[in-house]
Order: sequence, then structure tokens, then C-alpha cells
Amino acid sequence: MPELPEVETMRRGVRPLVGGTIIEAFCPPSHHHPIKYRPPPETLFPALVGRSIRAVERCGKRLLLRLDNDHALVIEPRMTGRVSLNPPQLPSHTRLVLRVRMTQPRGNRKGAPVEHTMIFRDVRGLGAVHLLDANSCRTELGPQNIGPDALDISWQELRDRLRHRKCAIKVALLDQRAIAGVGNIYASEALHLARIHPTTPCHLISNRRWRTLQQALHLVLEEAIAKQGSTLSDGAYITPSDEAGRYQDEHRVYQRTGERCIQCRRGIIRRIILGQRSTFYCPVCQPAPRGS
DNA sequence: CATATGTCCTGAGAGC
DNA sequence: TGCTCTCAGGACATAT
Repeated sequence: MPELPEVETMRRGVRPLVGGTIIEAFCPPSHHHPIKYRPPPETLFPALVGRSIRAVERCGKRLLLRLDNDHALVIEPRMTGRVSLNPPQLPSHTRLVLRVRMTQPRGNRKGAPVEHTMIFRDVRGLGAVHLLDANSCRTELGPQNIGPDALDISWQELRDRLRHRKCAIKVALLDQRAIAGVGNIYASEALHLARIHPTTPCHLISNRRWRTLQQALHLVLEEAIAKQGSTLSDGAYITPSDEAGRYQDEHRVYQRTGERCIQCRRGIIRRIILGQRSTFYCPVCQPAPRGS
């Protein structure tokens, strides 16, 4: 499931498209249910042709291609969406194909045209592709809907945004309006590193622990980016160059139910359900909050 | 406003 | 072997 590190890996992989011009955009014919396109495909795809790509950015768990007309092509991978650059052939469940011609090929004095193909593929089809104008970008990706990026947020801001809540800290970390980029994997991982029990109510967390949690989030996310994200047993996530991520091997608790904790070497990792999502923790490192 | 629940979707795996 | 069932969870809509 692409979270911040996986989408950041996508962003870095797709960076070679910057400066190129989109010469073709389409979705190959298929029998599967269409994903959510906005505007609908018959408007969206033609609107992309002829546009050049100014920048490739990440907004929380979304990938943004900034275009030369102040629009942005926003790709939301959600559960099983992934991008590939120059795939050998079009795989099943391909939802978008962009052919991009590089206008100024680097290190190529003869100027032979260089082309790239970027595809967005989404097996379960829960993802979305949006073409937003400048105004929609400001509102839909603005602070009303997307909180500060998890890599940029200070511990004080994290605290101030969550400390009034009574819900479990694990649930709060998944709220993209409070803090952007954290998903189910990295919420469990960061809480374990910070030694905070996932059910701890936000309003019971001390200043010292908010700071520890922010540092843990930062560390875990940076570690995961360095390993190009986590490819789980379902294999849903893969890097743009079709390599598996390697951070799943470094997971401290996620999908490690029954294993011995590598941090304290005593606890046995447990799995519970919080907010309808699997949550993993070590009962020794992360003692239950008082009164539960 | 905060929080809880239902919905979408497909393929993998379990169980019979 | 082949069928049916359950499960995975990010974002959003709707309800409380």
C-alpha cells in the first residue's frame, strides 16, 4: 500500500519526465471496471496532450505532475496503484499511459528524440486520476484537506494538531488532514520505535512522548525511503523501475505477529484491530496506557 | 467539530 | 480439483 516512502520512491523514479512534453495519453481498452477519473477520460486524456511537465511532486500519498498550464495531474495510488517507467509491455489493469517526448535531450548533441512511457496501473481499481486546475489544486491539496507532510512537521505542530483528541494515537496518525503521508504500515512502525502503545488516547500523551514520536516517524520514513519502500507479501507495490522495495525486511512489528521483538528481545509481537485496520505492537516495549 | 461506520474493488489464500 | 468465502485498507460519503 503506497504510503509516503513508496510515493516518494515513485516521484524519484518518474523525475526523468520533467521537461518532457506529453504526446499521447490514453487508457488501453480492457474489461475491468474503470477507476475514478476526473474529468472523465474523454476529456482528461486529450487535455494532457501537448502539455509539458514542469515538475514531479509528492503531496502526502499523492503523486503530482505539474504541467505548463498551471494544472496538475494528480495520481492517487491508494491501495494497489503503482507507476512504471518504460515497461516492456502494458500489463493488465493499466489505467493510464503517458507517452512523453523529451524536448531537450541531455548529453545528446545530435538531439535525437528521447521518449519515455509512464503508466499507472491499479489492480483493485480503488485509485484515482485527477486533472486539477490551479484553483482546485489550492483548495483540494490545501491545508484544509491535507495536513503538513510527515517529513516536515515539527513535534510541536504534531502535538498541537492531535493532543485534544480522545481517539487512539494509531487512528489519529492515519488522518491525512492532521498529518500527511502516514499509513497503516508506518504508523505501527513509528509507534513501536517511540515505545508508545497504539491505543493510547492522544490527550494522554506527554510532551516528551510527542517529541519522541515525531523523531520516530521521521526516522522510520527516511529509512523506508532509503530502502525504496515496503513490498509486502501481496506484491502490490513495486518501484517505477519494477524492483521490489526492501524495507519490509526492516519492519520491526508490521506483519510480524508471533515473532520476538528485535528491540527488547523479550516481547512477542501482537496484532490487534484498530479502526478496522491491522495494528502491530510489542506488549513489552509498548506497555498499555493506564486504565485499559 | 470529532468520531464511527459503510463502500468501493480484485486476487490470494483458506477451507471444504 | 474447484468452488465459495474472507480478507487486505486509503479515501471518501454518510451518520451519529
